[in-house]
Amino acid sequence: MPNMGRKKTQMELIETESARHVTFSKRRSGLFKKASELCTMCAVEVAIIIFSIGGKAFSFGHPNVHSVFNRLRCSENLDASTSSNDAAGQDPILHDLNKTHSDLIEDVGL
Amino acid sequence: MPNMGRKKTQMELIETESARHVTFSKRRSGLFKKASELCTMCAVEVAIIIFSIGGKAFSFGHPNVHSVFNRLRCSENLDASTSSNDAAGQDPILHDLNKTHSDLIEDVGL
DNA sequence: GCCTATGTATAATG
DNA sequence: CATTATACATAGGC
Repeated sequence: MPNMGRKKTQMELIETESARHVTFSKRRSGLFKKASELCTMCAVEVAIIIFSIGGKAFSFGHPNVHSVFNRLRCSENLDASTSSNDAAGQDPILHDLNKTHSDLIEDVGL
Repeated sequence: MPNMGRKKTQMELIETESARHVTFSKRRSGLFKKASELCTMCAVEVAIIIFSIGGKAFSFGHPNVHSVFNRLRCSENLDASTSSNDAAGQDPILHDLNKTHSDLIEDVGL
């Protein structure tokens, strides 16, 4: 059928909650994949933490999140930063990190 | 003239140092861009830390790296409120989780 | 760094 | 969640 494929997406907040959640899931996987590729190709250490609107925490780390963040605290040599607004405050649960694994495992098909 | 464009890249460590550095720079920007798009479209908080081989730290954060990092530590403390005053780098669950995560990625060959 | 051909990520569908 | 068309990222070359 016609009208499939990707349309140009407006770079702004996705209002519809369901659509936003779908996009979040897809792009989060994509981001983690890109990060893992960067680790493999360039032998670097990477840590990514994402807090969703609902306050759930998703993480990616190579070799692991803590070692990278601890290393940052020691050197404290920040380079870039991007900011804007937003600052909701909910307390995420550690167990939600398991969801990150489940997603990865499913995507990978293991 | 001919032979331009992108060839399919093997997903492995780039041996040539100069080439690896170029790829690192390009992909790092791409990763940060993806992250900022994710923040804009889905209103989430993201923190990324990258340590290059040379030990230099690159970071991306929305609203900033430290707030996201602290939020993670806060959630960990809430989850493991047994004892200890320094949960960072000591939480067995998160550590094990990310170890598994890394192993999974390596097994897959990403 | 900029440019262009080509591979990849992904918005809409099914 | 699988597909597919298409926007986007990016390897190789200047």
